[in-house]
Amino acid sequence: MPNVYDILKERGYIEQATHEEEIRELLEQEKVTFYIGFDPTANSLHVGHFVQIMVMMHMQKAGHRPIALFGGGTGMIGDPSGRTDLRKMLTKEQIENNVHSFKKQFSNFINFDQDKAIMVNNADWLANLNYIEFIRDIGKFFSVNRMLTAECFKNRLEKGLSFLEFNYMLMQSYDYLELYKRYHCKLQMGGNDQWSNIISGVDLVRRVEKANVYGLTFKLLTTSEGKKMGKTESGAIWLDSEKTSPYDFYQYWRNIEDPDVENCLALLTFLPMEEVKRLGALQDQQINQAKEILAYEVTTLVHGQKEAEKAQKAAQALFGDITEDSTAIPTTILEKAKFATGIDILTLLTETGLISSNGEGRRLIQQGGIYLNDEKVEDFFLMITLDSFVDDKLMLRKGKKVYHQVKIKEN
RNA sequence: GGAGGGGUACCCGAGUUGGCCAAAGGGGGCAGACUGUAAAUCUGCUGGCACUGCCUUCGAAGGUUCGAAUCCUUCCCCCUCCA
Repeated sequence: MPNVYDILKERGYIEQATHEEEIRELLEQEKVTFYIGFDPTANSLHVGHFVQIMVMMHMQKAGHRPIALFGGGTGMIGDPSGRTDLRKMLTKEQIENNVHSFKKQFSNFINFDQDKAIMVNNADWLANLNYIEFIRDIGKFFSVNRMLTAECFKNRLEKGLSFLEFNYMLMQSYDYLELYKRYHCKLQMGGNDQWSNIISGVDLVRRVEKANVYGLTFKLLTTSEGKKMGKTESGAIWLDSEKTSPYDFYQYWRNIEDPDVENCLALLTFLPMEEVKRLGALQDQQINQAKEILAYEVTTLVHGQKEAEKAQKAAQALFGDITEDSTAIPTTILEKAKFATGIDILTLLTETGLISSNGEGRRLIQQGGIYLNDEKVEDFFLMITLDSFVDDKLMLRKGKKVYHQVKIKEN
């Protein structure tokens, strides 16, 4: 069995490591308990988290024990890393809520049975810390001079950094110490933006416990142009099917740029590397095959095979010529009565959420961007009645690829 | 606490001798052309509405004025320097 470190390296996850050789040996020799932290800043995980979850899965497969740490405590502070401004403060209730959602989503990916993996919430030990004790016992190990030179604070020093956020690094370091004590956790992993926080945790454990522990960071999921992936104009790509439908999720990967295909296949699927390389090397139109596979594979991992197939069929139906039932396409169900007298196109578009104002709708129609059952809509005041429906269904399209289906409900 | 500089649309940012300001320019986004459901490029649009007009907006609330993003008052917030 190949060393999991080599696997991670080959697939391109690894960015920096505190001690490359030692970590490799450690993973070779023993069952390692490691942790990755997730701050509950929203009520669902998103694609950015998924890379880290993939690593956890790889690690668990190789027999190691993951700890998923949820930042119920650190979330109260807010990580300034990679931020240019203060995070929006969340209430305690919001955070608890988010932690709850995270836990649910996690169990879809990681096996927590029989202590094969652990979930913890750092609020358990951070929330009731005594300030004086904390700064005496832990704070004394941190040099402000050195912290100020840390990459994660640099741009904040120009823009402003509150003392609250400045403490984040201590909290995360303390987490590592706590997990080392509780579970003998010896490795912390995280996105590369966490490097400063991770090495300061490694330092803290070494100083307090005189123990060698390690840190490892992964590449952030970015496009070939260095932009963060998983974000669209309408927000992040979520793993929760309520927030990002499996169809939209599938389409996101189906539409990524050519140069990103190979990287995404390596990071977000379990396909063997030869296959990844083969698909990534495809040229011109051929590479569309690779994108389909990518979209299918990632959607399967996140939403299950059934949803992935539905999304794929829906996409093929819409973009190919096959007319097929496409239940995965985003759908709005409206009452039959509404169409009895007819409803104008702008109102209908608003109801489906395709447009956010009538002005936007007018603009789209003017520019020829709205289609009704594959026919271009030319008239702002087009009235839609039951005549427009085929089999109680009607297909709206915005631009080239945003489809939305309207179905009728008997009253 | 003192001194100074600011808060403009999704973001950055012009505009402060009061009207020509729904507010330059850029970015982002959306749409069109070209394509491969790609990229690059080019074009149009980008506050709301009953759209040749009206309404709301330039940190908040008041005031001056025929008329205010622009002037005055109070308040809130941010930054820099001093303590």
